[in-house]
Amino acid sequence: MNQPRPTGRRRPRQSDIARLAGVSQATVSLVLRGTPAGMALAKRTRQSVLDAAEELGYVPDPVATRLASATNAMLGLYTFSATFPTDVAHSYYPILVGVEEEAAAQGQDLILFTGSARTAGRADDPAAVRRVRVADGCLFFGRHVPEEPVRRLAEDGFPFVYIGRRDEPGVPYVGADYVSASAEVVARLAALGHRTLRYLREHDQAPASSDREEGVLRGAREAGLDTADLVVRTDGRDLDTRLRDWRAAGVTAVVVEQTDTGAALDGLGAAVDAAGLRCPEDLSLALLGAPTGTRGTAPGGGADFGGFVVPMRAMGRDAVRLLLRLIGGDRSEPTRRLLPCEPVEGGTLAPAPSPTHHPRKD
Amino acid sequence: MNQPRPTGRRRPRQSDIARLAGVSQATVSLVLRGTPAGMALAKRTRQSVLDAAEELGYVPDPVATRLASATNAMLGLYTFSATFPTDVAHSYYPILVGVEEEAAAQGQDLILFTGSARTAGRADDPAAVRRVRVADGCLFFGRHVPEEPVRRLAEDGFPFVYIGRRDEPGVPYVGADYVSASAEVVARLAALGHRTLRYLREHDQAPASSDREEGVLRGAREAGLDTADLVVRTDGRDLDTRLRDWRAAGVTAVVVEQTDTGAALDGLGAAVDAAGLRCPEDLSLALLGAPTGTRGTAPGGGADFGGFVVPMRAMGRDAVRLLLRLIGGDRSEPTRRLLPCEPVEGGTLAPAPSPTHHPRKD
DNA sequence: TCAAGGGTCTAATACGTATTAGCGAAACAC
DNA sequence: GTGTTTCGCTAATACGTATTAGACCCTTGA
Repeated sequence: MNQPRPTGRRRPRQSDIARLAGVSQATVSLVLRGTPAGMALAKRTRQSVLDAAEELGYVPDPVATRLASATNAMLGLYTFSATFPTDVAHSYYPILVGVEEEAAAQGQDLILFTGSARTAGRADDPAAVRRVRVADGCLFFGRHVPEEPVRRLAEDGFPFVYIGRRDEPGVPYVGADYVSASAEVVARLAALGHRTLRYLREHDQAPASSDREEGVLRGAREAGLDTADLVVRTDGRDLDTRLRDWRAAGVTAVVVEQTDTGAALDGLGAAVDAAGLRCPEDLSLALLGAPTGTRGTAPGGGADFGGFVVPMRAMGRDAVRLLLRLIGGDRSEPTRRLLPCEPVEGGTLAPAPSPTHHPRKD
Repeated sequence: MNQPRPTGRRRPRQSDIARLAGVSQATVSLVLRGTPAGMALAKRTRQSVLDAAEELGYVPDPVATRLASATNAMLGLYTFSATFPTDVAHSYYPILVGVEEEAAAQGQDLILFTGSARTAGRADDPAAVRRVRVADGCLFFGRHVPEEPVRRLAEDGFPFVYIGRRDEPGVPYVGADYVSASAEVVARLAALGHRTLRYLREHDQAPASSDREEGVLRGAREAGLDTADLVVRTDGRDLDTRLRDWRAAGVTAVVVEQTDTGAALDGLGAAVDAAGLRCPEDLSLALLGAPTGTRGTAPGGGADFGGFVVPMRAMGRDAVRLLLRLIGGDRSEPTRRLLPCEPVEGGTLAPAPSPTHHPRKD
């Protein structure tokens, strides 16, 4: 399968340099790597090797370098996002921007493992995941991460960092503090006079969803709100009738999580439109965790969503820094970090309409 | 530098399978690769190899595969953009989206060579460019591409494709038809009654700039407009006084190119604001080549820029397809392609104000 | 003169897979 | 029974670099 080079001249390797400089390949390697052993060589030898390398335009082959078990200054980024790569612009790119910025700043190239995932048919195919070994280390991102293949990587000592909090003990991650941020949003709604809320989350069990739910519940309890029917699971397609019931029950605000599919949010928007409700006059809407810069607008109007914003870019940057620490063998704590989310004012948050105000029970 | 595996169990290789199945490593390779030679082996042998591989959870090492076979299902993307990676969101990401989509669809992973560029200090460092060889082929993108290192790649038969038209004969590219699109914009302005225009381009010699200028000139000639002082070179910081002069000379519309720095456009916006001019009432503005989805708005108001839009995403996709053709050894023509740009209506284009109408001279 | 010690460098090997030439055995033809 | 072909597999090598044990030479000291 070794294709012949059409135009003859093969790219130079260390043995070419060795021949030109009259030394051995091993010497070339020592000199070029600049190791202590290499520096100990005679000045003349060093120089002639460097000259020869320069003359031939030598550049080390990263693949061979990597095979010989050094590092190759490449970081991987593997995404498990459900909708990826179709809805590629959403939720993935803010992360990518941060990752890329920091990687570039640190002199690391970036491998996007999007093709492997596709080839295997499923992104969680163990074989596909194993492919990340080309890189020195890898970032994982996505709500649903297959544990088995990643666990095997961990067993082999392969460095990786999750972007997003993980429940598995010991795995390094850089996440966002959804709990605090979600609680804060509910507190804000309560301060605006909302006493009866609903929180919409999707069906899956991703930590990002659980954390938001936890935060919403905590915020509700701390504000003395009723938490009985607070949490609602939805796939986004069943909201029309529900929304009507909620209104009848005195609900004045709905909190919804932002996911990679956006199912809950889209469904809610459609339901609000269908019901002919205006936001925020009839109903306040809060969005938990839009990616920075993509806040989106509320149904039926140009109002920006209030809620909080996930510091995707910062997470990307931090994750790269942590990964490089791990690659460098630095196992000192902490290897887990939660970044604060930024609260966002928005036109979708307004004081609760007084007519439907329900007095607190306790 | 061989790091010991912390938890003992080394990941299985072909030789492990070979031992378990009682065959040679070569046989394992043949069977697993599924080559004709591999299929020709005895059924029993094949099966025992496959069973052993399954039992051990074998996954081929992509690094070794690449070193031995010269392909690894990875495409490179190397960017020469001046502002990269600071202004990373601009002009680079629409391309990246297209590239990534198509790469994923074709089962290819993507290597972003942003770190090498940084490490070397300059993106056009020959050593940095040479690094793209890890990939099976590479896409180049950016206004200012260093010819020398790329020429060496070409000599070595390394497959690559430019995103953006190139003057060098023979090099493959996927570009945009700036000439036609620019001419069309001028024709539109002429149809709106504008007789005296200025075209702002930056100082550099990138093909993207030359093509737009050529198109503007062609459009002007075809519409019978004066081309004498039409083309203006600027770095964006000298436009305040010039703008005043142009107004005095009866200029009713300014056409400006969009570049990766946006210098000309930004400068024009500032000058228009400083002069207290309103767009499009006092002056029409046309923008040649905003990236899709990032049309931007005119100075002093919310009006969208009229002009044309560069099909960045489509270019990215096409470039990947072409690159894969080249990697596959398909040297049949064509290896150069120009995609049409989409004309864009916009609030910045309006009929020329009649009071300052200057009759044609000829 | 011999041993010891340092300074330079190289031979050998490892990394994990792909590929090719060809070996031994069996089947076939005469 | 001797050539010839085919079949099924393996030994050997290549890919390009990193690493280590130690070879070789030159000093130095006894």
